[in-house]
Amino acid sequence: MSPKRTAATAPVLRRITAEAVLQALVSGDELTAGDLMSATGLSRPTVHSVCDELIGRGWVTETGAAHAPASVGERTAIQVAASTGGRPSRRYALNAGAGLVAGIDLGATKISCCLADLRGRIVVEATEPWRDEHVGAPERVMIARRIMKELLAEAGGDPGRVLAAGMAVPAPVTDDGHAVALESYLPGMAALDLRTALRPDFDWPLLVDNDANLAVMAERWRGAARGVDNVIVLLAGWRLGAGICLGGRLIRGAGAAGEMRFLELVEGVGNTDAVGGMCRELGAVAAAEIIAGDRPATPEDSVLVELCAGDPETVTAEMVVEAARRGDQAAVDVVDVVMERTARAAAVVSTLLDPELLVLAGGPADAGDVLLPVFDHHLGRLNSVRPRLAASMLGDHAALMGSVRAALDHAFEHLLD
Amino acid sequence: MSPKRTAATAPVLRRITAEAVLQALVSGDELTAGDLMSATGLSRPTVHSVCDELIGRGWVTETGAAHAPASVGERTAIQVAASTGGRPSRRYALNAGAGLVAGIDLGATKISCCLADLRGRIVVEATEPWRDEHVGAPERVMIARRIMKELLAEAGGDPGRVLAAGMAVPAPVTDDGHAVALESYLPGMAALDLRTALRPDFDWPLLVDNDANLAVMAERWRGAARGVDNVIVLLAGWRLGAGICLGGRLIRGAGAAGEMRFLELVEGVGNTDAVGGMCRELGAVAAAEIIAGDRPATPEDSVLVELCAGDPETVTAEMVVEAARRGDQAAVDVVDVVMERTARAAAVVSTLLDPELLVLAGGPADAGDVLLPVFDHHLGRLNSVRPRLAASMLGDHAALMGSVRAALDHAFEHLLD
DNA sequence: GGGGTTTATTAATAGCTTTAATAAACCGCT
DNA sequence: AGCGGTTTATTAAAGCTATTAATAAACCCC
Repeated sequence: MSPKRTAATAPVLRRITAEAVLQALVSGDELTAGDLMSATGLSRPTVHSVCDELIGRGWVTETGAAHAPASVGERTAIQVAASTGGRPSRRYALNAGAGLVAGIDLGATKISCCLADLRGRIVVEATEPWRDEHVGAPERVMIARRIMKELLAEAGGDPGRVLAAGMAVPAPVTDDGHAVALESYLPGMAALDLRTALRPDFDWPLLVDNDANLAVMAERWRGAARGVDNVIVLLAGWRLGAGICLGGRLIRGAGAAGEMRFLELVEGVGNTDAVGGMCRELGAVAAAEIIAGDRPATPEDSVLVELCAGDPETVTAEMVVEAARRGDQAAVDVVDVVMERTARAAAVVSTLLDPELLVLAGGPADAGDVLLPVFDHHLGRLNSVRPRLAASMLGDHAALMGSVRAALDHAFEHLLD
Repeated sequence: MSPKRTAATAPVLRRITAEAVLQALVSGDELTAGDLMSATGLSRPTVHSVCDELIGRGWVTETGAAHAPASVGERTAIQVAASTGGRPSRRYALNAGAGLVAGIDLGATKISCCLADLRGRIVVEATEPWRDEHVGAPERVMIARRIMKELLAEAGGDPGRVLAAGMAVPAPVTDDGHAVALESYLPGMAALDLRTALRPDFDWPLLVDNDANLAVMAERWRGAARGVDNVIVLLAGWRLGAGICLGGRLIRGAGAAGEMRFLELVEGVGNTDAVGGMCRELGAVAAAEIIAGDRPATPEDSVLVELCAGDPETVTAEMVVEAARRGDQAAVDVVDVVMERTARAAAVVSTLLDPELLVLAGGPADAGDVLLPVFDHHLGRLNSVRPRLAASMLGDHAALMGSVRAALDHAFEHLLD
């Protein structure tokens, strides 16, 4: 009993051309009709017609001619194209302020939220550590809503201006992109229907995905993997997970692709729970090392012991990295052990999937100088044909930026509806 | 200096609708205008107009009304739809005879070639074992050309009727789908430019791909994975390779995705060369077992020894399977060892990529009854959340059918050019 | 042979885009 | 300031396509 099949096929063309124009504009630059003509293959009258329509809908603005508004600190790559004489062209640009998208990163240790404009520039942002590690999932979602309300107030936007929201969670997400499958990471998360997580307050379309999946899209967007279609991000912070992008598309299998539990059956290492990432492992291995060490654990002898003030329980990944940087042999050994293990995982993944680029992310911040060479060494030893290697450029922000990207994608897809 | 940007955008619509109609017709069934209307969402006049055009081009035929030509042995699923009175509808069908596609499987032990019509029905087919194992790649290609010439003569078709050809090779193929990257399997293959492999005789577009990749598409088309978008085919004949299809798309990474060399670094097993598949391993492990066996190797005592007439060198995978089927304990043990190893590889792959379905292919023919339960047992032991399991339905023919499918895809993509 | 019914065909209409022609707007130069 | 020269914007005319509405066919059953 569908309401009379609106098969309308004339406007389809308009839709296609409008999408093409919008797509060209999404990059964020000001473009002239000529630019749009060559970008889309359309004729000049059509370009103007489409742009007028998009302006009417509010998604595009016509910027004043060659003023080059160059707001300080932001190089907008506007080429004013030394005029050779001739009527000045109209300049079109995406109306970045026509809407907002929301990004949420429900991390293992903290929550980050932000609002971004249609160019993906973050307008407001807030990060909070969890009060304690064992906050339940429903409560975490409530905190996300509270923060988002505060951000909206700060930005002076009303909820209706937000076109979509993205959310990163540290666990696999089922195929429909909404519910969580495994329980191992966040207690109570699987029972939650994330599709409606923001619902009482915000009625936005909510895109939920695995943090590693979103991280890889973020690195492709604005990070170390720009323009790379076959890339894997190894998210090795508190847990070990991979975001896999092949052929320019996210790989999620039936939902849980990118999980690294195979390490257990590869070598018998790791708890049956989640496989730990570098942060967890560096601390744990170092603590074990100190406790079992045959050397006296004195601050004079060991930078590591000095840094943790003698208490192995308090050793953090940052301490290990710092100690290794200062030449402490025990710390160097710990780094070597943990990176060998991480490299082994990476070798399996990259042998099987043959990416062009491997991005290491989520480790202790700014530790690339210490970790990357060791990782590279082991990867080279294990894997004859290995991909290019890079450290994340987004670090902590990868998943958050990925959630923004997901929201933007959704928003643009439905902009013309 | 492009020849004046043929931006023409009016016929684009026609192209889209024609493709939609063709797509609906490709299934092979006879369809009425009404069927096509609901399949494509187009209006009746448009459907007729498009069909008339396609008929004019030769790709579609108008079949006589409700004759139900039911050629014996082929159930064409034609529903004559008990007429309720009313003008009889015109019936359209893909003109399967309007062209041919060629399929070639350059296997490890044999070569198979075929010609198929546009519905993918094989018209003629030929298989030859290689004269000896060490035939060079250029010579193999020459043999393929000879066989193809014979097939064409047999089918009475001239080369111009062939719209495209697909070719399966037992090695990774680079991203452009044409050249071979690794040398391990077929000597001299990497040096060859496969794009022009058939060129002196046939000027067809040639799609070259990995056998495992083509096998997975074949199983999705007509095999055990029909309608499954997330499926992995484990091709475990002479070498071990995986064809990975996720989200309905083939995963090839930078080119060599699906290679299983990670098994080496997982357990130190396997030669540094290619990782062997079941056929090779079953024979090798059984031979070693016999040689190192602590029992006297008498035919009375061991079915295996009986089958190989006492010579461990001649043990084949088929013998092992047969012996295991007859209850020979040594053979059962061999099967167990080899399947445990295969299952380990499968567990790694499926944990990482989370497919819905895993298809085991390329083993000794008709050995599923012996191998599958053992495989299943080990997979269940290794992998808590495991995918559905199935044996290949195409067996030996998987790669060949995949090459036909690839050729068909290419042909249909360019049918309207 | 005449309702009733379903489909084919034709005619009229509307939307989109393209090319061609016309009008604007700017530069540099005299 | 005015005038070619040049580039872009805008308007007009023409061509395709697809849709809806209306008309004609072709078949069933009674």
